Amino acid sequence: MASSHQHVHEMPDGDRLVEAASAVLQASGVQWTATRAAVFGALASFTKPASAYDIAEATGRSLGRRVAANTVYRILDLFVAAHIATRVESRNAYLANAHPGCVHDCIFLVCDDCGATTHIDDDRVSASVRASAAVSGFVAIRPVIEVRGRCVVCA
Amino acid sequence: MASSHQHVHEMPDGDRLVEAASAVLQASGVQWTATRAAVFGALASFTKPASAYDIAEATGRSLGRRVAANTVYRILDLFVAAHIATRVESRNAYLANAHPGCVHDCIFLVCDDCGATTHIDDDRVSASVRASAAVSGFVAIRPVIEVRGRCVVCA
DNA sequence: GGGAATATGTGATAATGTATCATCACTCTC
DNA sequence: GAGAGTGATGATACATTATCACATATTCCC
Repeated sequence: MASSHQHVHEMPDGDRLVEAASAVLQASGVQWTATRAAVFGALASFTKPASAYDIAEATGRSLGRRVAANTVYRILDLFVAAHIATRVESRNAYLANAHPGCVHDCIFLVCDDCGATTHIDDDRVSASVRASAAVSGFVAIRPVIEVRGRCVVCA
Repeated sequence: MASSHQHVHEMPDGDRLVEAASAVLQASGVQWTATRAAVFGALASFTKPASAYDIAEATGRSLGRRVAANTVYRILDLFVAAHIATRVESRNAYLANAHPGCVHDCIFLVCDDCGATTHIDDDRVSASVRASAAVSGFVAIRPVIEVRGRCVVCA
């Protein structure tokens, strides 16, 4: 059973989370600017994967000025590269990483009914995916593992 | 090692493939029309995942008339539902299933360099993904397992 | 302060995906 | 064979997602 390999993270919330994200992003050699903070705040305010345009709108509201989509995309790319956010490929949407600084191959469980998306880490599973790729001589850089289905509530 | 669980399919090629796809689609209760045949042909003619618009253009060329994007989307949806094609989520693109009739949770190895995408089936890996989801009470319907990285050639 | 690097704004545009309604082809029934 | 019903496609508009080019602003560091 895989459960014994899943692990629990302490979940920094609110300011803690922002502080952690800020630190991680700066550690990657880029600035933690007001715009970026606002984008991260907007991103973190969503409970479900948010599209770049949703994030742009929310960020715009919080800053009191228009924030263009391309700005958001640029910033999200940074966030994803720094592992403080993740892109949910099968939804064209983004999620804040609830435990920045802790790098895993993410596994997302995406409910097709309500859209709720939970994030699990199971290093054994992701390792097996990487291993399976390696068999073909493929160099795995970023496994995308997302499970579409029904969450506990909607099932 | 996972390799022992991967398995090989016989690869129908050309007419064989089309014939098999036709049979599978009709078995799912819908018609195998000229347009659908042309879309499948166009799809199968690509060696890499093709966008719906690429497919629309190729289909249009082969039929000598314009084929609208929404038509292609409709047909691709049928194909995906019937498992004769698959959508590569992280690329917004489609691939013909080289062995229709054989249903698996697909694993795609997508080269970020050349775009070549290979398809492997490793039921043990996909089962572990499903099992890991089940631990959270999640009902897995469609696992999306795609590995981004470098193929053998580009590595 | 000033130059270099970084960050953001503006606007346009491309690429992807969906909705709606009309039309056509086929079948079934009477 | 006329009309009703169904499935397939066309046409068009529209919505969403993503990128590009270029100008301006900000920050860093000397």
